[in-house]
Amino acid sequence: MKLNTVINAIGHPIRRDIIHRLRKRSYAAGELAAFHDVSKPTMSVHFKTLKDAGLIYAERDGNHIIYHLNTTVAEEALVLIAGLLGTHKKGDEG
Amino acid sequence: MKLNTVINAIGHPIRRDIIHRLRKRSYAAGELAAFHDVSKPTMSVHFKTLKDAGLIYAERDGNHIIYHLNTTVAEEALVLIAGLLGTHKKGDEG
DNA sequence: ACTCTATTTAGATTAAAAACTAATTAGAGT
DNA sequence: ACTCTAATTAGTTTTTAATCTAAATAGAGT
Repeated sequence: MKLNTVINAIGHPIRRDIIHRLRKRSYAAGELAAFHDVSKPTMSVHFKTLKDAGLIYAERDGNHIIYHLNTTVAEEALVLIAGLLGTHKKGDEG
Repeated sequence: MKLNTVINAIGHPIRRDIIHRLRKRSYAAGELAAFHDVSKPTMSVHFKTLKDAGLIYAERDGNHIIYHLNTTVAEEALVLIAGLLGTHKKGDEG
């Protein structure tokens, strides 16, 4: 997990929306694309950015590519970001 | 607090290092610049990025500009990021 | 094998970020 | 008022990101 890549991946509102939706359930690429007012190739690039960051993964189902959230990577990244932005009330380590 | 701006601000390793150091104590601009192998004007732009995101604020002390971490903004941003990346074990709201 | 649908890749354009050097500002102290 | 120091702004270059249209790929179904 490369923190820099993950942070850059969540640095775009469309990609955050994708993550937000995938928290609830998985979606096909086309379904996710339909929520946004950009072209499908543009959405495909957003998927790739999230995939490269490890935040989502793809699975083929017939004609469709189903995207799933990788909760493990999401939580690992959150821990690191919390260490940066959070106020450690207790021992204040590291 | 504009989440997008904050996330983009923490999307650069030098800026994360600045935040990391300011968690411990405040530093003058020149002190922070000395930790990194880029020019002072470049560091100044990083300060501005963090300032515009609300994550740090400046205070003049004679010849020096002292930078402080804005813990309020940092924590507000963290809450939003946790809502995005974190696994809600309980009620799964939002 | 042809065709339809879903998605990605390629190639191009535009916009934004990161870096540098040189010039400017702001205050301190003489 | 001059000068020194600290820091920022201006102007430029290079790199990276976001977007589009057009073309290519992959599998499904006839």
